[in-house]
Amino acid sequence: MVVAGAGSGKTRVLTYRIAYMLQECAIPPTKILALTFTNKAAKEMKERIQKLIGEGSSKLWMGTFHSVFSKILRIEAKAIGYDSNFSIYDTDDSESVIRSIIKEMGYDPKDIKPKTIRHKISDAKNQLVGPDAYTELNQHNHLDKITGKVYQTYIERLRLNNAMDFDDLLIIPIALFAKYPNILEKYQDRFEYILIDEYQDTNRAQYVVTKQLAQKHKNLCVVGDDAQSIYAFRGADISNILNFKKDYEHAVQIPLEQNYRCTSHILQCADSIIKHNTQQLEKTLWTLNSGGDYVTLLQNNDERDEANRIAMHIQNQKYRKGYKDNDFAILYRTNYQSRVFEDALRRHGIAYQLVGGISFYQRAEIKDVLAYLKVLANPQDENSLLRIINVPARGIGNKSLNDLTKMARTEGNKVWEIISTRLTEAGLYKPAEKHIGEFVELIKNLQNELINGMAISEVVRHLLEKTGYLTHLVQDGSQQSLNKRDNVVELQNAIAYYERATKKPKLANFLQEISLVTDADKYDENRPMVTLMTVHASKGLEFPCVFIVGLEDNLFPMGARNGEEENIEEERRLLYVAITRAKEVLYLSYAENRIKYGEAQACMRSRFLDEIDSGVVVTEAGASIKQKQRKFSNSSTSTSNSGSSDYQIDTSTSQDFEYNQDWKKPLKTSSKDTNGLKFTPDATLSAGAEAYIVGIQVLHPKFGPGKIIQRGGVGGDIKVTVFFPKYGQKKLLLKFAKLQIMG
DNA sequence: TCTGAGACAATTTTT
DNA sequence: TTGTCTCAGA
Repeated sequence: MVVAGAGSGKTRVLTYRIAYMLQECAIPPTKILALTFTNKAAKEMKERIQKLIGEGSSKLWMGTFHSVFSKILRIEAKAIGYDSNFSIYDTDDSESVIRSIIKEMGYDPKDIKPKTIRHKISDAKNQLVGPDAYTELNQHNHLDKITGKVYQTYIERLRLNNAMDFDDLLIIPIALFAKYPNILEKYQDRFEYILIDEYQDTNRAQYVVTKQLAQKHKNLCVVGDDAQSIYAFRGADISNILNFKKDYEHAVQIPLEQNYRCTSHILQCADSIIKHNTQQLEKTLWTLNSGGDYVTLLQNNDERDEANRIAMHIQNQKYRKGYKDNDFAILYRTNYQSRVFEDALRRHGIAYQLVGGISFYQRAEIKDVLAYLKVLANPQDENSLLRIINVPARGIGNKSLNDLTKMARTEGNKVWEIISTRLTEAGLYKPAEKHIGEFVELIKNLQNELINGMAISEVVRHLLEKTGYLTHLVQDGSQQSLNKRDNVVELQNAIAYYERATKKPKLANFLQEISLVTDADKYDENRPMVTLMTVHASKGLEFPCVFIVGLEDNLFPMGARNGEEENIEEERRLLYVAITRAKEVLYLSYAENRIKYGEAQACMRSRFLDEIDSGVVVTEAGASIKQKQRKFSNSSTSTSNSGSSDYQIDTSTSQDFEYNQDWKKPLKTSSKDTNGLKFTPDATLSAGAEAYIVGIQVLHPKFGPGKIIQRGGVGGDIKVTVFFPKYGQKKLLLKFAKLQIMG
């Protein structure tokens, strides 16, 4: 077990170990299995190994847990009563199956929320708790009792549909291996050497399946960092890494504690936060990198202010340090925060790439086409069948479909079996029956084309033509519908690409591949663009300059109000991950107001900010947060604090003044912009309101001399934030404050 | 079967 | 504020 701190070269350890095994130990590549959590990580590792040893690496089994085990499951499908064409259901698919089960059981999905039930079932699966055990364990709670029943039916239904959900891809192999020792042994011998990346993120199921495979040859190498465990919400069990030495008594533990990535200030900032966690392996990260810039804390009025200010800091850093756009990342806790940043960056003319959010493959139009394809590959897939049987509308209504599913349920049969072999027995409304007949014909024809070896892309073209799906999409002529059409074309491109890149293209394999990718895999570090992504998506990446935004209680940490310490610890690790993405420059930012659910809400700054070693953080005005009350000295204007490891810093640094100079320039922002960085002459004020600009020295009747460090609001509501050496930072309304300009 | 109006969540994080 | 779902009426 390699316990590798952030930035200590974790991936490098794995890749070099594999290269060493292949080249120095002459271990055949087919004997090695390397497991990661994301496709991104797998891809990166593959590329790195290829660089080290060339083509010999192509026979390695390397991929995510989910993709590797779904490959095994396709090979061994027969043994567990599945067809090798099984469908993979994503969370939406699972939820819709669960919804229909809830309805069938006579409950209202408004009371019994499919989402909640899905969560509970998924948790249970990841803990390897089956429906019987679940029911036994949860006798008392009404909702849990229902969950137990739904759980049972859900499993049966998926099996009937010849489908697996994400969790099944991990737990069905466990059952398979337990039931068939010969199959287990085959894979134990095949994968004599197992390596696992990000071991701290394994859940119970992954832990067990690893143990099964490693049991015989006992050659297992895991790499992880307990401080970076951020997937507990998905069942990741941090004790897997904490207890590794107990589980594998001969294991050697190797700590990697030197960080090669971050400056010491950034590392110190990260360390001062993670220190507050109680559950962790003892280790101290250190670095030879010198102090570097101080971490800057940005305080903002609201989220628009935050976005604008960060856009300006990006431009400023580009100017000062010669950074390029792809040297920056803006990291946030939730995807919905991306929107304001997109707006701001666009207005400032900064190119950006958005990673994550609603995945391409989750869009309704894509899921429709994919549902058609799933039905072609696996007509038993009832969820997909019902999704598209009347899309575009072809005169098959709910009544007919309800009758059909009811009939299928009572017979324990499949809808497809009924409509494809003995449709008339259902006794449906005649026009509907006719339309269903035509639909079955359509599907069968397309299936035949596939069987006869027609290219998938060609079949898809026929499918779209014959169903008229594209014309149906663009019917209303709106921009949205045109986008949708483009998305479908994009999907066709993806299929064509798959066909070109694969020796023996197979529809089921294509479907598997895409159901296990996410948009996060699309991130390209070489595109000259600022990166916008969630903190989760940023794991494993690094950027010279990082902005961590929305550091407010109830946002980051999220769920702070419950005060559940365990959750808070995970949030803290999450922030730790975010901070350690930064190589040279780090900004932490929060807003005092934020629009949530379309309503402005006052926010408290994140409790984590108070945990940071105040010696490494400065406010935007350049003041150490430790010395807010300290005497404000504006005499020093020359030195930069780069390279200094001294905590006692000048309160007015060149860093700060340069920003402010920048702000004096009028901005090319839209008139909707109310953050006040644009100067509006105002009649109700004494002449010269526009003279009160950021960076200027002023005199207040009570607080004495100070410096304007921020300006906001318009018209009669112009507010300025002034830093007074004796009283600290004050927010003042310009029209009341009686500020005199000094000098 | 289709449409539009109104109701009503939703914002964690991902394979 | 946004998107999704449901229901009534055409």
